[in-house]
Amino acid sequence: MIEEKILAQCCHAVQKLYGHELNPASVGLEKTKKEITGDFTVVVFSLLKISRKSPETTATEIGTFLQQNMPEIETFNVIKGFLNLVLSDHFWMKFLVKNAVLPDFGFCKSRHEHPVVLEYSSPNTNKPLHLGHIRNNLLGFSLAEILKANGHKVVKVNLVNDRGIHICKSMLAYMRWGNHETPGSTGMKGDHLIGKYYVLFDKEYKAEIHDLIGKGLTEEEAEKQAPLIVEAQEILRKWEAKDPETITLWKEMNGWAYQGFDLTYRRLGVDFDHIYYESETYLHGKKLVMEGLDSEVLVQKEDGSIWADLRDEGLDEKLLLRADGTSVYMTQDLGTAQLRYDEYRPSSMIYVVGNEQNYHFDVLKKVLTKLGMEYGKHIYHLSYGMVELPQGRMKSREGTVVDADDLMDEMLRTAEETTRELGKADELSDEDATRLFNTIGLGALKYFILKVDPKKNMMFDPRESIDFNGNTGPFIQYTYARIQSLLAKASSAGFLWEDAKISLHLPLLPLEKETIKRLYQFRETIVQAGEELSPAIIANYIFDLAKGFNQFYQELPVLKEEDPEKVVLRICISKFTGSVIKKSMKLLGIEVPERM
RNA sequence: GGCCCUGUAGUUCAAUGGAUAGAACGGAAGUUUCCUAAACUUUAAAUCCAGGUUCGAUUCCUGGUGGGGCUACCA
Repeated sequence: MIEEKILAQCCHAVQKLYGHELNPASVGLEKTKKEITGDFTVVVFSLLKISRKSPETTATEIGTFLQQNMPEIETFNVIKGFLNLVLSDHFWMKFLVKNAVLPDFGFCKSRHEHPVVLEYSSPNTNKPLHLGHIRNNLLGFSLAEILKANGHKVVKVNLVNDRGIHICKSMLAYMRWGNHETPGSTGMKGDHLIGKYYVLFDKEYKAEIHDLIGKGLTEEEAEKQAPLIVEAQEILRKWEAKDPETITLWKEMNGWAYQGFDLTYRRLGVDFDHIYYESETYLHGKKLVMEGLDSEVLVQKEDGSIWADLRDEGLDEKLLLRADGTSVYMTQDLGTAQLRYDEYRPSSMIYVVGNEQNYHFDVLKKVLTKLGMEYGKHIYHLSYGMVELPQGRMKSREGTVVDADDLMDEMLRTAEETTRELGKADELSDEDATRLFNTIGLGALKYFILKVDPKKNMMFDPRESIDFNGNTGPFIQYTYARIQSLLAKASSAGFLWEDAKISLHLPLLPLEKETIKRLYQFRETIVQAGEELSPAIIANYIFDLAKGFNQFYQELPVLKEEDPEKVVLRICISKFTGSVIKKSMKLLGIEVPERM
């Protein structure tokens, strides 16, 4: 990379000019701002103590040295303490010609022995997926792609929360009021059917609480004593005791949920290498807890419940096993962490989980470490922000949840409407048209969600999300489709750029050079996105690339250019841009259409 | 109450401690005998407040203030 070379030469310059050994990391090197002439900028303020000269003189001296010692540097200019370096067109041409044809340009060869275990999605089986899960799934899938592009092996895992009190609530409501209906008998998607009973449980439970409070109980007492919740807890105990009837119903209802989830996952385009079921893993956690108790790392209270005391580490006491011996969330997360460690010996484990669980993961890491598990230190919680609606936070009980399936339907419908309005579907077969609507609708949704920094809460305004202009997925898809159309025309006009010889000494116009520079940045963008675990960095990059290309395309003729060498050059830039757009969109899990 | 996150144009988002704080949408005004106008061009518009560290702070630190989350024998 040229950046490293510049840094090294800067150190060299400082050594030669001022007799001081400099660490390359301490040199400020950045991309030159748009309005200023130059490709890279060295900020010399921090070197003034060493040079004991003015910023201008220091920058000029270093610039002169670099120009003399690096053939890639054509010229430079100095503004205050900013040394702006201009690389030669020859350098950019060499980059272009060498990399445009590399199929895996920007990607890193596999270079890590141990995989990264990446958990995402992790639904509960008591209700269908909603907008929050969509953010989770898109982030998880995209991160896996980004990590792979950085040379990691990735094991995508899903931990299905298929047991616990929440499932028992749906089961109880179904037993009471279900009349043996099934997805088949109602035509409802399985996960939605189960969700219906979860909502029903909550409604009836609320009513019971209300009654009890009317009879003089406090709210807290009422919440604990309401017959429905007591019965749901009884079902949980029966389940843990493997009561056959309970297990049968549980299996049936979970089966419905899985069928529903599979459809949603497939539509969303996400997948997993390994699915863990909490029902199969929670006992491992129990075992770990018992071992921790034996070694006196954990404590047992009089009622028999088992706790981790983390007060020395600034946290609280945390329950790990209830008095009745049943497991809690933390118990099973301890168990699955251990399972994953045993199975994959990962270099790290990443959990894509909402930021409301920050505390949970603090505790998880600390408890594992307390139990003597070194890998606890290599657990990384990718804590993403909430998705809010214009009306405020989504609340399942208040019916303000945006359902994942409904949302995708809506996006597809809008994609179809808009595409037909523009007359773009006229020449397509039904099959191609449907595929296109799907590509555009999902592209819009995915891009809208992934372009936001994962850590931040985001606002989801349905009206804005279905916009196809500006910084959107379809804008980028459109840019790609135009490039493909251009290339098709080029090849039918007989321009086979692969065979053509471009002179490496061709002078570049600003728009040509800017586009090549953006392509050059693809590699470092992937690295940065991998380090920060942020698909948003990729998204911002593609937008910048596409936007810049549209300008290039608007201002400069490609096929109609008179100079045949320039035609080949511009086709080459176009083809390269198309391939980088496609690859970056792939990193986000977004498809691009060949025409639209 | 305690702990954590957060506050940038009207709105949604950007900006490894660096130059005149960038985009998009929305607003205003333009560009089709020309490779796809789902495009392009021009234009108005913002760093919550007060201190501190620094040659330099949207960025780091402290206090205040607004918003969100966690603080369950739910997950």
